[in-house]
Amino acid sequence: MNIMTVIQAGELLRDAGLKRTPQRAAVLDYLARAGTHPTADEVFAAVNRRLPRASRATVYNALRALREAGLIQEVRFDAAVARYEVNLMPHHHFICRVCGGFEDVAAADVQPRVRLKDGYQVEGCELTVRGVCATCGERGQPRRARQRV
Amino acid sequence: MNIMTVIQAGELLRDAGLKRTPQRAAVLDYLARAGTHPTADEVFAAVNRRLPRASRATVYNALRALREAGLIQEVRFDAAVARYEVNLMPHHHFICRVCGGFEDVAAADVQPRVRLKDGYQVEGCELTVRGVCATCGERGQPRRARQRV
DNA sequence: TTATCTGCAAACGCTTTGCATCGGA
DNA sequence: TCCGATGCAAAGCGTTTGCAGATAA
Repeated sequence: MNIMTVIQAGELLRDAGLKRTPQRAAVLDYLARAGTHPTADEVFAAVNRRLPRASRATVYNALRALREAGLIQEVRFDAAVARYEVNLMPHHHFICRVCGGFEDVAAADVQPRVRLKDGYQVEGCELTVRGVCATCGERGQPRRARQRV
Repeated sequence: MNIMTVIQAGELLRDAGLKRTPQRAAVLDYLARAGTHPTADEVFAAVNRRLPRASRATVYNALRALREAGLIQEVRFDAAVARYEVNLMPHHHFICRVCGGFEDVAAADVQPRVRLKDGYQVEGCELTVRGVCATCGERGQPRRARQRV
């Protein structure tokens, strides 16, 4: 899913027991269209463009509410800053050692077989794959580090 | 490895091109003995117990130097706070949904098969397994959340 | 001897919170 | 109407940095 209509956003919010405010809808809509892993500040910038009176605190509050409702996911990769993405199909992440860029990896492309001690129940797993992306592999060193998305 | 002698710590530091200071040795020694995933603050508390004049800044500096030297590893799991562990055998992590505790999972118990797009080189991967640990599974709900280690 | 590290304090960046007001249901 | 969300500002927390003095090599 790459497009989330305003109506869909409203339904998702209502189903999650959250009020449908323009700010929350804007956050959800932006994340759904982004296709990247925006930071809270990037979400704020986008939301603020559409709703100039929207504040950082509101965006942070909205991100938390959406996360707790299970509508979006928080990823941290290496850094302290949180990044967000809508909950679509289960997937994993690839981080390029050279340019630092992030990419999604479809869960279908990964088959982790996990054996834990007796009594441990596995409910899911997240894989972070590290390596070098095709672009960086071609030219050896990137002219400049790719923007982390 | 669960024991790191002061001599070993000194060798590791020297091999990494770092000066062997009592503070750094204390950080390394504590992490090697810990068997958990201490936060910077927990490392500071432990180091400060042995070296009462050691400061937080020094511990943070030491943790960064050791990380950049590849002697220790930083893990973040979900949270903003960084946690540290010595670089031993490659391994993954298990996080209990109920008590929030972390545990190591030997890499041998995981066989991730990753297929990426052409040109992508995989250098390694970190798996975070989520579920319920044996203790929490037995008693349904924990009396109190286990300390995250 | 000298580059490096320590310790202190202050700054920094990201995130949360208190509170009065506003607005969706 | 009324509970919950917004917006502002200020605080909180983990971490980094500047700098003078100390120290390992």
